[in-house]
Amino acid sequence: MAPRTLSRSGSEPLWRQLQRELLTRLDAGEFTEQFPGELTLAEEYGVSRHTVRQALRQLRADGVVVAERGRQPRVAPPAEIAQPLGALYSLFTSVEAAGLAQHSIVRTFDVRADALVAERLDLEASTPLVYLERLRLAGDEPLAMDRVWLPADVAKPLLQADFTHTSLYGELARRTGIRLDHGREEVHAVIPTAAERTQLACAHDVAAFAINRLSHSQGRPMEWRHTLVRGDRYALTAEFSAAGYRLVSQS
Amino acid sequence: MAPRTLSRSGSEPLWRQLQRELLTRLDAGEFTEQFPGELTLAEEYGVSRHTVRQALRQLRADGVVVAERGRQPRVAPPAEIAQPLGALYSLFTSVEAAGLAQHSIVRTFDVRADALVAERLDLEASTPLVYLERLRLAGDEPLAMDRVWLPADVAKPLLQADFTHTSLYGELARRTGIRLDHGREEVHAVIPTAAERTQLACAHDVAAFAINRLSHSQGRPMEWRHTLVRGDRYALTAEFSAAGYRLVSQS
DNA sequence: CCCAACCAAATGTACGTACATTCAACGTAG
DNA sequence: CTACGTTGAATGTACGTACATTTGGTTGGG
Repeated sequence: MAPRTLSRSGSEPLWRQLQRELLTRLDAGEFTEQFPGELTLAEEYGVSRHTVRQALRQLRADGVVVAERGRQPRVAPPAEIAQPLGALYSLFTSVEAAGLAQHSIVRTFDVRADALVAERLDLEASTPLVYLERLRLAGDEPLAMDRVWLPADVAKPLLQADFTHTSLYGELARRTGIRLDHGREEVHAVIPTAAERTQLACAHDVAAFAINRLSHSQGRPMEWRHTLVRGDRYALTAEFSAAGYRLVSQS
Repeated sequence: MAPRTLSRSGSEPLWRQLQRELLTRLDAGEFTEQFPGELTLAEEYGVSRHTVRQALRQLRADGVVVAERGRQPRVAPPAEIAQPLGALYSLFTSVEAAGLAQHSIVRTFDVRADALVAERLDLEASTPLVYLERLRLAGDEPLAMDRVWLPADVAKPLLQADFTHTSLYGELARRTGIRLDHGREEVHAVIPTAAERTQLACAHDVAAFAINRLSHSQGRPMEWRHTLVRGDRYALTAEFSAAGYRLVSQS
């Protein structure tokens, strides 16, 4: 193991230099499978274990690396199954929390081009897109109409899947390895059109949430989603404190 | 300074015991004005400075206490002007970001009792409540109808304030010292009633957000709020990533 | 062949020391 | 009375040591 050097004369603390070093090497994919232990790092960089621990402290707190007594330290596991965050996730988990079974009716599932959506995904207008339109049911009652577009070049393996019961993000991760890691969504309050009311089987005096979501995977726009959720029995619930704002699944 | 003792035989680490101790004493309001230094604490509890630093690490990261080189350590300053988090805050800041001036028309401002609200605030049904009803304008156009109830015993000083231009949370902090530190809100999509449409001066085909919020101050329910926001031009916007979910103010 | 005991490895806890760095307050010189 | 330098206090950085605790593999006995 070639000893590596840190600048001892500079003003930057040793532990911070080491922290940057480790993050750089992590980004380079250097520690797959196994992450070196504290003593190993201390020897490799010629610093004390105390300094190594200081450098690792934040990485461990952030979950970048995992360390436990007696265990081989590892770099953060496959980084959770791309836990879908956001209003949609909150809504659907709240339905599950209420004890209602969920399933979907796949109304359309094909490859097509859509100039408007392509633009939002930062693609050429004629780029083929996998398009999935589902009516989502909670219990036996329609809950939402969900439309998703993904670039066909990477999402084509999805066409084999049956989305009656499985989740899009789960299949996406399993069949293509893609995990959506960042996104932005807008939540609007709207009055459904007559056609939408029919699809959702709701009364004429019911409003709805219209949610637009653009998700990225490693910087590339990967999913455009439009969801219309019945507003009569489902609400967004959130808790906030000094620690921040968090959507919660209510019962 | 009477030396205090920590259990050295128990399984709980010393630094964690010390951390709990300090939090307890903080809650008891013991360290207003000045927080003891690391060496002081080390001597007082008979532990090493290293252990004290470990105990203080999280408190400092959380901003509970502030420490800087050379400075007298202090307990967290007045803790920002109770930054109002949540959907409402997001909506109103997005309006400001759009360059529109905001002001309110105070429609009702008195002390009254309300059994339903009192129950939500965990009070007796006949408890007097300060009630403030405002029509909030962005530019010169109605944006939202805002109703707030607070326990009169603590909120009475608010009655002197003019809420045409000032914010409730700012006045609450200034006049009573109360800062709302925790809360929960529900966001519903609804169709406004005819009366509400008139108040908000919006068309008949416009939906709205109905937001209920219950806020606490130091564990005590302190504010019940009901806000109806026009849904035709205002939306919730959020970003999400591995780091979490955050409402943003769009332009 | 299986299971238990042991051992090596790794992190967690806790002590000690030394020096650097920063800030505020005090005192002195001008 | 002001400006500057000194000094004390506090945290930051970095080193060292020792032992406890947990885990997983290895080894040896039944």
